[in-house]
Amino acid sequence: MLARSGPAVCPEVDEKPVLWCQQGSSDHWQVEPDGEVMRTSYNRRMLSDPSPNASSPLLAQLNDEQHRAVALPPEHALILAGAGSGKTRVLTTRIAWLLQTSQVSPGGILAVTFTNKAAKEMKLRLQSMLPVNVNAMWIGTFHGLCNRFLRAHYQLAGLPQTFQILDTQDQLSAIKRLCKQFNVDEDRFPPKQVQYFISGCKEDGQRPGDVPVRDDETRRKVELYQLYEEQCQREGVVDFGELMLRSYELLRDNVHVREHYRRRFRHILVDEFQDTNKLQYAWLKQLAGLPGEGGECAILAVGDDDQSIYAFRGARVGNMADFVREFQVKHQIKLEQNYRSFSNILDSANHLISHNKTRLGKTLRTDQGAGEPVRVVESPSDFAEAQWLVEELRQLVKQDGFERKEVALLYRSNAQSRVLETALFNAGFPYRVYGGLRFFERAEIKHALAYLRLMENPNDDTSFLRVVNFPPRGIGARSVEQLQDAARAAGCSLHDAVSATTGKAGANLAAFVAMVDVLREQTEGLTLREIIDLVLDKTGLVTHYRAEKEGADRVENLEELVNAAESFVTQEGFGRSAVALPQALSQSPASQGLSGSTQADAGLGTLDEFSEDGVIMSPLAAFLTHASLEAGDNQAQAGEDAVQLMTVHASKGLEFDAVFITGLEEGLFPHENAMNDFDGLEEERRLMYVAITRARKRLYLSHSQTRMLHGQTRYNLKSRFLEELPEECLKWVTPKNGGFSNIGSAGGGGASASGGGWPQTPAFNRHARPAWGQSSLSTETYKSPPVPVQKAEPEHGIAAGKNVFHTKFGEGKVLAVEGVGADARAQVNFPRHGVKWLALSVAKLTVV
DNA sequence: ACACGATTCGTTTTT
DNA sequence: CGAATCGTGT
Repeated sequence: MLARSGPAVCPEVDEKPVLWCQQGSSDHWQVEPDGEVMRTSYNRRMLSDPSPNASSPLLAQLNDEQHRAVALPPEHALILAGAGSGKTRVLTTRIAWLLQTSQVSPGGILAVTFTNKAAKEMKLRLQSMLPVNVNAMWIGTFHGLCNRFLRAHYQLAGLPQTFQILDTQDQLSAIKRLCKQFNVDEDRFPPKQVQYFISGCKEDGQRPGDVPVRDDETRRKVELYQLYEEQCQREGVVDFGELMLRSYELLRDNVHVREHYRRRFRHILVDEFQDTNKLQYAWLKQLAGLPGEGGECAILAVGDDDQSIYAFRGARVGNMADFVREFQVKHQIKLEQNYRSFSNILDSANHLISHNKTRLGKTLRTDQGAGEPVRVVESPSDFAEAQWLVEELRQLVKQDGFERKEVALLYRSNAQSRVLETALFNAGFPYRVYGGLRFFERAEIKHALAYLRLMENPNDDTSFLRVVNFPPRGIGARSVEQLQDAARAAGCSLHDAVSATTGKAGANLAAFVAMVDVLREQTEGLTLREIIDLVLDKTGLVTHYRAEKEGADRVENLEELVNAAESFVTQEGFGRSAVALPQALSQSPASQGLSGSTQADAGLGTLDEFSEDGVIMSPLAAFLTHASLEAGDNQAQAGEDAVQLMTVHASKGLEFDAVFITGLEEGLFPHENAMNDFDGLEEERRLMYVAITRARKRLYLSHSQTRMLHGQTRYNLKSRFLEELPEECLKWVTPKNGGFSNIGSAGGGGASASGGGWPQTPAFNRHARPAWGQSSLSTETYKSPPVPVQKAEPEHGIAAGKNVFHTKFGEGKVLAVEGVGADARAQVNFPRHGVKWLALSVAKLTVV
């Protein structure tokens, strides 16, 4: 095996880690210690070693870049994989190659993704490449792997063996319950906001005691966080953030566990690395060990900073630079060959994204020809846009021979789908909408699951409350309240408090608890299918929905739940009674140092203080976990040939022959709300980049002069992104300077094909104004930024460079201060909320 | 306990 | 505009 990372490969370049180097080009990127990306001169020595093993047939079909990535030595590496560059192929081929060349046994591999879909895809592809048991590897989502880990070490993690997982809905209702119990003013502390706060803390790795408290509001929120944690612990449930955080803490605090896994996993592969948050990266660090901590494993991180579109939910692109620095990454490879799109499309994407300032830098290329020009279309209204779309779609299918399912209609926000749907529906054009309620999130399914969860864990108060009176059985709000009081007084779960209640309310409650208890006994030893059938019957759920006039769909869904359970059993191999999870057999501590392929398969290893794998779980428990971690598909009619409607976010990772990007208007795309955030505009631009790169052959960009939003007609300027595309790749299907989007310069664009009746002075969307300092591309003129006032230090004591605290946004750094007296305002960069201008007379800012 | 009007509030999303 | 939640009346 090759030498591990240790001393820097290029001593002459001192400690400065090289973030990027591109073979054959004259420059590369370097990351300064403060994280800033700088361009420096190229150093040929920094190139990664050529592949030691070029003969494998696995590698035959790869291009040079991919080949280098797949055959890297077992050292940390970062692959910057552009859209359509064969990222998943590299990832899976890498694993296959490592196994095939006996560099690692399946048990030594951990591959982590963000979505179940990606994990499934990876396993599937691997299986088609090699005759290998993919279950011997740890392949899954961050949360899925954490769950697996915590199930194995539930005692060390301080969890009951039957711990259940709260999804976002469950978490919110648990928080609402908590707020009610502690008489929290829901106007001052909306449960949603408390939820956001708690999730944010966990993502930052903070327990209640770690959160800096500077004002009463935060203090109260931290109290609630603390209470919420106690509640979850009492009830034996964990939320998504807790899965991550607790796994991280267990690795951090338990040296035996940590050492064990560090010995075990020789190769960690991370997909979509640009989407990792702080905690996920910290978790990876614990698992892999930094250089100098005796880490023995090699991380292969694959990502694309240009496709980072989840900063709004805590993703930190900066993890890429941190990874390179902290792990002393020596191998960095760019995958820039695109196999998806014609060059007009690709050049458009490249040109657009080049407007972003903070990039690692990467330009996609293709061998395919120019292809068709990108069509830009303007419509007078959202309604007309939808009409035109339907016509174009018809033509696309009839004349140009596109398959319907190979066409996607993309939009920035879900609300935009309605007009499109209406038009498609009226035209009788087959379509399919992605997004919305997923299978396991439907109310009737959650009800059924709540019964099942109560059978597994009677202390799950969230589930208890969900179904205690559903279907209605005479247990009203006041009975429940009494029960909650009793439980609180006794410090026990609602289930346990029932026995103490009296009266007819108590009798109803007792009957409910008895029903669940009886079900638990009756279903022992039954198959999962039998269990669920029995529960649906005995709880009266099906009967209840059958009696409802709108309940047919719900009954159907409940029947589908039985099917889902059935296919879960067959797919996951869960039999009748308790079974061991089909996981890899663990290596014993004695196998330390071995990455040999025989060791892991030899038998169940013994571990001193804990058992890692071979977790015993009932099929029901396994199914409930599955339901919590995998929300299920939105719609099942997959086979139908229908045009696909989805948000741009949802389209990431997909590709289509033809793509329509609709609603390209200022305020919508880029979205007005994104403009407040730090990096907001650039993230919107990346989003646009993702949208463009979905298209293989044909791309339409469409915007409308007016749009119905929130029941009001809004007059929007066309998106600045349209101006950021290379003119030579475009074809303006409607006159570029026609219509109202150019009022003020073109002199009243009468060329519009609109139905007339426009107001003389359109009420331009007041939200659409760019923030100060941002370039405005439209013809509208903006006030220039106020001239900074440099006078004597004002009494507020706030000045550029100082750290301040704001009750809502937390701590931030002052970038600039302007104006005096009542007019004074400060520009502050808040890590979680971005850059904001705050009027000092209004905002409560305290210098830290 | 439940039904029906009044209200509020509107990005993006996975686990 | 339309959903989702809220509050009041029976």
